[in-house]
Amino acid sequence: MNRAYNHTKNKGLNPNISVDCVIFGFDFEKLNVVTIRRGTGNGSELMRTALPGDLIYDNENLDMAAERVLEELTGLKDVYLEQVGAFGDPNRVRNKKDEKWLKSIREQPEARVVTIAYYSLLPMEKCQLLASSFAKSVQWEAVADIKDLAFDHLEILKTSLDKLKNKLAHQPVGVNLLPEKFTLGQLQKMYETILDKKIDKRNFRRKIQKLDILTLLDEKQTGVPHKPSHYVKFNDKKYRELSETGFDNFGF
Amino acid sequence: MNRAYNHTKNKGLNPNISVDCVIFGFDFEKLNVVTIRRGTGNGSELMRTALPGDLIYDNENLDMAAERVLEELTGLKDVYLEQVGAFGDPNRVRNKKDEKWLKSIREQPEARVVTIAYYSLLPMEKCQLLASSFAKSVQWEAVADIKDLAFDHLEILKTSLDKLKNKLAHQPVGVNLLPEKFTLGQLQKMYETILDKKIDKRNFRRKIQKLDILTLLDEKQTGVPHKPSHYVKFNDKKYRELSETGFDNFGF
DNA sequence: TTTGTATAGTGTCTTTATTACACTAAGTAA
DNA sequence: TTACTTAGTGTAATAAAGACACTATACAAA
Repeated sequence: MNRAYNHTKNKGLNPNISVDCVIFGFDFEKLNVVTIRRGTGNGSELMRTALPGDLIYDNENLDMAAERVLEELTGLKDVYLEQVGAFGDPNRVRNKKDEKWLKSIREQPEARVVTIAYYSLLPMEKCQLLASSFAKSVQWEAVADIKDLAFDHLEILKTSLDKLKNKLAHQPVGVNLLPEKFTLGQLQKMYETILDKKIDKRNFRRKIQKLDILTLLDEKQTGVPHKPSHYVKFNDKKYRELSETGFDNFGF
Repeated sequence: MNRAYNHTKNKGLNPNISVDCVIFGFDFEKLNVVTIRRGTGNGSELMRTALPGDLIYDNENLDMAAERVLEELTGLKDVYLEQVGAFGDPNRVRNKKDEKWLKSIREQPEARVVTIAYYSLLPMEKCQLLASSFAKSVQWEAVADIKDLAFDHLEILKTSLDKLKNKLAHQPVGVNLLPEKFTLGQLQKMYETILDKKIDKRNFRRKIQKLDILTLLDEKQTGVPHKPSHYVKFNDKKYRELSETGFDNFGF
């Protein structure tokens, strides 16, 4: 049975497709995520906190759309980026405020939206958040403090965090959250924060050092009120070698 | 900066959204996948092999769309289903044959398509493949034999297989590919086939039995030209208990 | 200048998991 | 009766994970 797109089952409007970005950053204390505030007016009753995102352009693929949003917001290119998946419940616009806001910016507010979610990991200190075409205000917010977001963005955040935890437990992707030079203590804190569990210091060091992806630098911390730690840096080359074999025997 | 959807960057056509399903089945010998043949005429030069899929309806969420395709094709509901991700390269229609075929069925053949891929695991023997609105012919094909598929479906298949391997290595989802009663030998063969490696029989049994998700049945195989094996069945309740703790110490 | 405090840095022992390995049992087919 | 095929079972060696405590060194405060 040959058939054309069955418009009796649809409103005659094709859906919109957007990307939303969960941008993670680590400040050596807690995990943060970039949120934006947007709304129809300046009254705070119409403002909503959301994840940054945008509709995709015709001529770009999905990854490119995410990279574009990311660069416009942070000024950074070539950051660690991972697709989380597609979210497209037709009832995702449940909140009245979301509805109102949507009407103000979309030509076809009644068309459904499917969004492709990405998460990215970047070093916060490299990153200057910029207000952009899709966001009046942009800020870092502690993931632990976020209780509500527009649309289904809270679900997207939770799913992204789960994926990140799972990835981090099997591959050392967390180095993307740290500056070029960092200490083993900072690295461990990052693992503990994201995986939400204490790790024994000596066992942690043994495991990381066996991976052999860190280079010890001569330089030490300064200005800390305790014994200064040596800095280490991440060794890209070794990491890529390991990537090929899939980190078979690594995990926290 | 408030803004409406910027149509200067687009053709004025919203994209189409489809789901594509990678339906895996295991015949105790090899891993198979459901493919469909479709095309503009009966001439084989215009026929293309593809993954089954369909455009989504306005009133269904993405999972529902995948379930609908799956049921229409196999007659089965409530099968194991996992989202793989979104694929949406604007150049995914590279092949001339794909282009021609698209023109014949879409009202807006020039609109881009983003597809959400799913994979599902089901027991082949429960499944009667049915020709459907989206497929003139439907058949099982050995995954290992598939060298070419329409659009970006080969990439989707590869990604799905990778995800399946990864999942299977950490959670015993493979039981969804087997009949209700099966032998440990069949279970092992399934692991070996999908993970593409030999596993030691005794070590395999030890590991599986420690999971404690299988119930030994009194019934034995009949008609086999060797010592008959006891059948076992999968224990759903124990599996769900384990799922909560995340199969921390399980892996092949 | 002494004391307090905070993190750095290091080794061993125990427990648990992984790997490697070989024979007998019980069916069918020839 | 024999050949063939898969079922079913245990142990020893090696590797990984987990638990655990002290000294070193910087700064801050008294």
